[in-house]
Amino acid sequence: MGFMQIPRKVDYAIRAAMYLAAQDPAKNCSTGKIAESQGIPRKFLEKIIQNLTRSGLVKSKRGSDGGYSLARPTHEISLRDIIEAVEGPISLNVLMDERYTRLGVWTEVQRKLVDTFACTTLADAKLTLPRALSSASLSSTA
Amino acid sequence: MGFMQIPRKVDYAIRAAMYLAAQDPAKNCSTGKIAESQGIPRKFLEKIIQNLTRSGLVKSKRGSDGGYSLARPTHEISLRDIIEAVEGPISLNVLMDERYTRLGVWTEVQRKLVDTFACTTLADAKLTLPRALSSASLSSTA
DNA sequence: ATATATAAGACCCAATAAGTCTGAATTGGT
DNA sequence: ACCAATTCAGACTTATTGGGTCTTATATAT
Repeated sequence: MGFMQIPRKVDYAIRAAMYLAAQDPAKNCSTGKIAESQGIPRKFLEKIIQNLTRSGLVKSKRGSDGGYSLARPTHEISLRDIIEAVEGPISLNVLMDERYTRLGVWTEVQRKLVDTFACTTLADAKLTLPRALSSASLSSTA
Repeated sequence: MGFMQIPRKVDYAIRAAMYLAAQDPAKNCSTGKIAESQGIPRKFLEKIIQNLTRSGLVKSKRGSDGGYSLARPTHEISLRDIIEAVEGPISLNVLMDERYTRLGVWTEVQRKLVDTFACTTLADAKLTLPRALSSASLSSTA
């Protein structure tokens, strides 16, 4: 069961980014806040979000009142950016063995995939961030 | 490393199907033959190909001179059929938890994926089956 | 009968995904 | 100067699953 399952990592990364996108860009959000809001294991999120900062998608600030914020306007951050930040280049190759040439379909599908992800940014309306589980909604800014 | 890796299972299944597509439809091919030709572990292929028969994509015949053959003309067997036969419904949902609604993008991407696979049949030219590794080519029929 | 197939299911193993722990280094507030 | 809140870094652990084997039963052509 589960052809082409999306790794949690990817899902978490996108949720985190979307959370940030919904905040005041000037504000620093801690992993604690984000994790709680989205129901993501905190320490794990820490790791994941580091990938985003290393790739220059989000800015980080240390110390008290530190946290994360988007490094660019929402329409300039695509899902592709995020995915590749945490998973490396998108490539659904069946490597198996160099002796096998890859089937044409795979590359075609891959192209479509990458296209779709590249064309979808954090600003896109279809990206609706569901609030997590039980607890009350306490997002500060709009 | 490895976002959206194609499971070997799927690759094997497609190769096997393509192999059958290249044979005389009346002929029964044993897992041994197919496996050898495509460099697939035999017992594993057995399992995989069973999924294809259960889904009615290939016919099986037991006993001496038994084996497998396509149950339908090549243009009536899509990659989607094959993939879903071995992996279940194509859905890149992040289930995680029912409490999370799925992101719009995922469903969009998924639609494109399924479309592509559904539109590609074994008869399609872009599906060229590379012969396996070392040994000589001994495919009987054209 | 016997050799050759498929059918079915329990089982194993190694790789990877998912997540934790510990201990730094930074920074703002007092 | 100190403390609390944070990111940063990397080793470490655990759970899941992909990939594959083993065994035994069943069918069938010769």
